[in-house]
Amino acid sequence: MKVEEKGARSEGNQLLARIPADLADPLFAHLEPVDLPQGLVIEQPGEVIEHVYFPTGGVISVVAMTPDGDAQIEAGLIGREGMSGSMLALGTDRSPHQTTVQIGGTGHRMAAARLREMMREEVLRKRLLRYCHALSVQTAHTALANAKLKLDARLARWLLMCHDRLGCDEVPLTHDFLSIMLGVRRAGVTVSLHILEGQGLVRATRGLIRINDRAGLERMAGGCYGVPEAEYARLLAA
Amino acid sequence: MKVEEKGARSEGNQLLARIPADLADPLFAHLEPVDLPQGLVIEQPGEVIEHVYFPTGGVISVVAMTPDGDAQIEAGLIGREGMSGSMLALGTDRSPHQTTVQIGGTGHRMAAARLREMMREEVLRKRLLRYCHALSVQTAHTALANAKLKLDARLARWLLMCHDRLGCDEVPLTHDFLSIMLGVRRAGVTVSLHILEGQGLVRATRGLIRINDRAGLERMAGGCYGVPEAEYARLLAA
DNA sequence: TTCTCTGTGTGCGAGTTCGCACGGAACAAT
DNA sequence: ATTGTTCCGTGCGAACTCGCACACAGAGAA
Repeated sequence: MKVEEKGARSEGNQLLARIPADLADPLFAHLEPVDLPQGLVIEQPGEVIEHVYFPTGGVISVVAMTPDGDAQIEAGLIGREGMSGSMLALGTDRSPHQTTVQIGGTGHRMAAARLREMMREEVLRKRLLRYCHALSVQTAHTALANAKLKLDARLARWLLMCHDRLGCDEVPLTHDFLSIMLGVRRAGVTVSLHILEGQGLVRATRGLIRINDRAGLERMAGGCYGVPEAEYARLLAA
Repeated sequence: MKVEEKGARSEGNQLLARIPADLADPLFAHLEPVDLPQGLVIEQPGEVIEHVYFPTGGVISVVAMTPDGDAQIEAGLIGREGMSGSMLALGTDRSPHQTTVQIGGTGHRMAAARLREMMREEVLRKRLLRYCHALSVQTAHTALANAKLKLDARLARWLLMCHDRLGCDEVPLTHDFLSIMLGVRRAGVTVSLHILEGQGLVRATRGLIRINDRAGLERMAGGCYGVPEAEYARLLAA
């Protein structure tokens, strides 16, 4: 795995990157660099959120589940462009979702209480709220994809979203992991990956998927990829 | 259709109902009572939002779609408990979704600019942000339902959500409309409704579905109903 | 009454995914 | 080198939904 160290600054994360200089210092003082090993559970359903995480590498995923936990699906994907625990900006200190590290990496974290203080700063607050909107558009399109796309296309979409967030052509995940995220059989993922491989879009080896042809994957995802991404670009550029 | 006129006050809507008295007067001055006929398009993807709507009866639905519009699915359901255009509270004046009146009713509306002014008031702002969170939890669980439930159960869930918002046992919708919301064939809805009828949960006649057994529908929805509803209760009671 | 929509009931073959189950292959540790 | 574990490939019948197509029924208009 090639995680590129961008000079150890807090700027590998795009939410933090464009903070105006006068705010950056007090904010960054509360940031604590952390390792994000695959499988780390960041938030549990219904439990108070202690820290928020700003990834600089790797991918975090938000999983919606039934109370008994026997049905679950990925509802949100978070990478360098965002943060975990964004619902703190919406005035709640917990959520019914589970949040875990999907692909190991690095990042920074901050105590929830600190974030709440920082949010009195309007610039920061606005940025986080716009991020919340983008995230919810992403979730809506996941609902769309889950309802209307077949497995190949959903897989293509997922790989694209992951690729965006990793900034690296190699996605280190097993079929088993993917099957949980997509809410399907492990064997189904194997077959669908073969279809993508058959068209030269990806190349899969044990525990690793290499993205070869983004444009092809986008074609495969049939219009269900792109709308949330445009929303991120529109709202977070400012 | 029995829409109960609760004394013509603005309080048929639960977001407006608990506004402290000192804020209520200036706020309500900007509210304009409106009729919400079925089929009315409230927001178009990418277009600036002119007004936000607070239903007091009927149901509004948020539809996520591909840019070409050939795949679409309901991503959010709004009734007396909420409002359309909540993304204004998140700092964007448009969204990539379409919003339409699903079941005709009544409500109040307010110019987007007025809402932005009102949001300087912290009490109101916090209330709206919490609502945004609840709505996004609802969307996440829609994604879950779309991925893991079969049609009968998704239909049961949808009817429950509708029933909550209507406060009335009669849902005036055709199979055709439902099929669009759920993203399935019209014939599939017919068959699934028969299954629900067979268990005595609902009674369907031409263009009208009567809810007979909520508990039974909840059982049918298998854990995918309830989590967002609990979140509404938790966050909006305060 | 008769016509004409819109809405509903039904049937059938095809495609997709499921659940289950087993064999083989890569990797790590001993 | 052997063992144990994780990961991947494959097969098969069952279940679900699709796409298409057609008949019938209720409601309003002529």
